[in-house]
Amino acid sequence: MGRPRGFDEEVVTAAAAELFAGRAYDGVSVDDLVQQLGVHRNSLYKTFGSKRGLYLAALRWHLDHRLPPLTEQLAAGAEVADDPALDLLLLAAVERAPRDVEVAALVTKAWQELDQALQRAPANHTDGTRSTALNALLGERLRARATAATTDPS
Amino acid sequence: MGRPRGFDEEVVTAAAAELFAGRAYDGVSVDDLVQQLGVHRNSLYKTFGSKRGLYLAALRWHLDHRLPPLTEQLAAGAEVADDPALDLLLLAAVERAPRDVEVAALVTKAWQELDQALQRAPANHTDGTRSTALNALLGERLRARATAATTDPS
DNA sequence: AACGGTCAAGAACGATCGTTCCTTTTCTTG
DNA sequence: CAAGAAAAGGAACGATCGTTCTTGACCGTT
Repeated sequence: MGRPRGFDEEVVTAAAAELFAGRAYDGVSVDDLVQQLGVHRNSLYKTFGSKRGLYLAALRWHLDHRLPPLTEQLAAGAEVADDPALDLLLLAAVERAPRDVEVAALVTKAWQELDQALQRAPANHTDGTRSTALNALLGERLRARATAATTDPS
Repeated sequence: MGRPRGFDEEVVTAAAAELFAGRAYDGVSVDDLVQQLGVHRNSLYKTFGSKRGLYLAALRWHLDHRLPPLTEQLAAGAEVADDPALDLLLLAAVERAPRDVEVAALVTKAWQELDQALQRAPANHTDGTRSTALNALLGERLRARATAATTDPS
């Protein structure tokens, strides 16, 4: 069946997720992806179809593999505002969701899961119907990210 | 002293702020700005120096003119999550501040003001040292924006 | 060992990016 | 009413964007 591919699709997807978590979608070029992921253009387009396809795959992977452990921490009452695991979701929500229906759907689904995890958190049992706990968490991470990342080399 | 300029600098700055509130910085091209603001390229570059200069001017204008009325509403205990007045600040915080020190400084200043306004809000007098009220507000607007703007023609 | 299909390597595509230059028009000023 | 300065108009710059094409190397199959 021809030559086998020389890269692990999941590893590449995870690396792409990390890149997209650092800068905005338009701020990550295909050249950046090719260089950082170590995968040739052709292979990226053959595997993911387009830059958007790779982005969606990365977002889905992130939601499937990075969010579950986070929800566990949240349900256990841990503090996670320093964890950059929410960054890709933040960027997706703010700058992609308004322009991409699929991204919006994924973001909404992620929030439902995070919300449920926070409902189970010990500190928030008294919370009402509104998910203010998640809102506060998102805001907290938003501020941490904006103020801290000014000088870091990502 | 030559021909007077045919546009109001403040009007243009406000319009630019609205554009940058809708899409990410890299998603707004100079062509978009020229077309939407009705000002010629040369005039934009003469007045603001660069695209980033116009962005910074727009952000500053937004912080000076759109945020004060918002802080008043907040201090009065009003609900403002449906108000898109926070959108430019959200985008600036998430995608520009990590890459631009001046943006980060402006965003930090804006948060200080919003925070103080919320400390004065009647519903949040019991709040502790942490500014969870502002965090919750930011998260709330974040979610509202992501879920609502999927089909709107901005 | 020869085939056939997949991958890797890299050049190249048109389009668009932010920015600059040149020319023409319009206004203020003496 | 000239003279000069600044704005408008628009083409053009090199660089980079996402995407595709062409060529040759590789490997599983018969």
